[in-house]
Amino acid sequence: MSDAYYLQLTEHLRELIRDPERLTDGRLPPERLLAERFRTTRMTLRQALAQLEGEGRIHRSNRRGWFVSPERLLYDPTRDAGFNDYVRAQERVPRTEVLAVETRPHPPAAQALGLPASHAFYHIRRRRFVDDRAVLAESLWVVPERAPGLLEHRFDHSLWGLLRKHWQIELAHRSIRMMSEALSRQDAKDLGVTPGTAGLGINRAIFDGERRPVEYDEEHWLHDAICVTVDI
Amino acid sequence: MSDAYYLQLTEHLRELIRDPERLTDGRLPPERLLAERFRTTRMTLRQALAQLEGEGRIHRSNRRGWFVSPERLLYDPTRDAGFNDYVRAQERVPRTEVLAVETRPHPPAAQALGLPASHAFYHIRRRRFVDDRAVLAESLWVVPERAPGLLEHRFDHSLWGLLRKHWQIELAHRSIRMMSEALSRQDAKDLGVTPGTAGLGINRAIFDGERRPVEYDEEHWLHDAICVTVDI
DNA sequence: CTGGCAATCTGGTCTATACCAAGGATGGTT
DNA sequence: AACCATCCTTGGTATAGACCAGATTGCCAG
Repeated sequence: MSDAYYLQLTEHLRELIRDPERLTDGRLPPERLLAERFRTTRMTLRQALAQLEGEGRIHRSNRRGWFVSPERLLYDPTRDAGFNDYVRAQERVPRTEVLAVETRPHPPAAQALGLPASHAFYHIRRRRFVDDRAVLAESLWVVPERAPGLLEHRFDHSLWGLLRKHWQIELAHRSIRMMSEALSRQDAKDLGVTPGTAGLGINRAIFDGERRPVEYDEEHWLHDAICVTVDI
Repeated sequence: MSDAYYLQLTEHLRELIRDPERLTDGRLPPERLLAERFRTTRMTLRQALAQLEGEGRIHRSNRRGWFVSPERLLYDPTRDAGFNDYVRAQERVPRTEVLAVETRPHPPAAQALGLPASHAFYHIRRRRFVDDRAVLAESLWVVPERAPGLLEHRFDHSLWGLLRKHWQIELAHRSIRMMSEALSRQDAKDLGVTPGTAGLGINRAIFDGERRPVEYDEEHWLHDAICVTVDI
């Protein structure tokens, strides 16, 4: 069934990837070298690489090179387990960087929570790592009335843990949406990947036991970094 | 901020797309024509198209052309509403084609349901349309002991409806997984798209009230066709 | 009127090459 | 030891052109 050459290339590359000994730090050889080795042009080779990227087998770090993608992290967005906890539970190493903390309106959050568009929120933006790979850019918008003084705290741990502990907030109702996307300029930059890289967007609107709005958040994951799970 | 040219192209194309009057049947002009119009090469133009494809704004039907993508269908995989019902509830037109019905073992289903790998299942494969666009290729594997004689029925309506009605099966526990993927050769062919097109895979293992395995299924959606929702 | 073949349209694949721009390493300076 | 300018490596973008292969259309023959 004489295939397109780039599809044959993916097979060769798959072999290369399977064999951790043939790679250093899970890093693939440079495109030019691979193209030469397989007697083709960089363009054709890149088509093969793009295919494997779509399958989630390899990924690239902007202008640094191609790397073998690790196992996907299992992630259940319906639970309120903290990032650090569920990453560690899977024997991976979590890390969080807080990129910004501010107070300002955010119409999309307001709309999702049923508040007027001009309503101000505590906004926290973070970048999260698994085994030192930046895989998630997230923004949270918390309704200030629910957690006055929130911004005095540190945000490198679970925000929901904070809300529960200091303000006794019970996260009752959640409305979750997930869809494939192309990472925005900003998210791509924060994650160190090419703009337009495939991603998975997850956003949640969260209400307390009395149906009062508590928080809205948006997560932008590298598409190959997670496998979403839900158990009911 | 002088951008890459293909990114400027995406802006022009976005304009083109916004304006339904400039397109016939939501169909974009041929690549060669667009390339000429924007004074660039087909390769560069295709990069812009690929970007918009990743954003879910346009899609292509294998060797037929590029089309503007419709609104995403909202889909809650935790509910057992039938496809026809929730599609119609969103004022869209559903259609289902049964591609295959057979009895045979399927190790992945067996594993997900905790059965021996050699266990035989009723296997049903369908293709589902929204507004005449094939958006979903799905396979279901039903445990025969739960629904003897199932294959005598028709499968263009809700399978879960059938199970409830004829065998009084209550779908109690579900284990759901979702991840981005590249569509397989077979799925791509069934959906009339290029192999390797970005997709969203959803699979479920379902048990009855007594924790007995009932069914395992795999759904392969075009990535731009749905927005997954979950409310808790 | 209908079935089938052929031309044509459209995207799909591939070659060969050039230059750009960000990341990282190097080595010298302070 | 910290810092910074520079160079090199690597992917990112772009051109120009050629041929392949499935989908569609339309014509022609039966």
